[in-house]
Amino acid sequence: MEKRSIETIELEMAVLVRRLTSLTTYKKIGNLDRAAYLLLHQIAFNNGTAGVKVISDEFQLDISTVSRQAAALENKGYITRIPDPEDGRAYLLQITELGGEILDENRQVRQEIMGKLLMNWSDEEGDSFGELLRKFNATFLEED
Amino acid sequence: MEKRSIETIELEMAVLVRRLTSLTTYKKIGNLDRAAYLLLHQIAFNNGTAGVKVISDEFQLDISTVSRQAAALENKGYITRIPDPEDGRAYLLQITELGGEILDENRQVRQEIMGKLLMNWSDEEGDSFGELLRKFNATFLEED
DNA sequence: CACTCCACTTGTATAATACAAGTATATACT
DNA sequence: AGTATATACTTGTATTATACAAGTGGAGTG
Repeated sequence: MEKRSIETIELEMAVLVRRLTSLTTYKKIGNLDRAAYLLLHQIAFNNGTAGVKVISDEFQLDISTVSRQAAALENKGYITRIPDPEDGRAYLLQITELGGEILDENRQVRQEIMGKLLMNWSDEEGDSFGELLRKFNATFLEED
Repeated sequence: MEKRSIETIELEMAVLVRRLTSLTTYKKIGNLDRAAYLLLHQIAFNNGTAGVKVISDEFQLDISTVSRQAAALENKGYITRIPDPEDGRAYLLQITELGGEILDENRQVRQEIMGKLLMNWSDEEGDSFGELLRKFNATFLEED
């Protein structure tokens, strides 16, 4: 990897966080803020098999933060917490039917926004960008 | 742009913000948090020609937020505010020698971290990723 | 010269987060 | 078996980045 690429990526990443944050924080897109959206997505992803701890690890968030976010989602009826049959301390988080609908709805809205931003990109650029982002995110995970 | 690419990009972006935020928020890398780092960079970038307003536009941040961040940088001696000779209401933000050193130092630390993350990437992937990120960030700017 | 507009600062509220303390269960060691 | 330690979770509190609102003083326009 060339030094110049690292320089570019480093700076553009910093800018990107700023921009994405202003796009998604302090504004709910659809009904879900970014944290809630991601959490709901992740719960759907490991459907019914993960508790607060697992998810806080995946997101590198403090467990207390996830606990609160999960409580918020539960209050809205988007998830249910069932006691883990194999561990009396833990809960398993499951998405409800309503939660699934809300997730789909929000996903769609976000994809529309993203689609508009990427309106003029070619198929190859989009494909390549998606794959590189996926790879970058995967890289993060290996690192702790 | 294919639908599948948009789906991937949308989701990976959401994850990316989470990961980058946890990497750079609530933790200073070097001596600067992300907001301060970006602000200092931007002040260096339009050296001496931009005030709080211009920068808040560039970052899509409220002017009050930038005002406070600039005050913090000034307190640390990283920038100076000189009255705009052409507009009695405005200031021009200039990076100090110390500020320049700090910026370089921080940039280096950040690049090292990024370099480690990208350790196993090929030159082509890195180059391509950098360019796509740059393009994506530029796309944002056109949109308001 | 009066009125509106704008750059900036300061006060206040909110939201996402971390850290710390507390509870209840699980696990390990003797 | 009993005790000590570790773990999953919740709740309390502090911090930080942000937005919005109000205020000040200079700019621009009729």
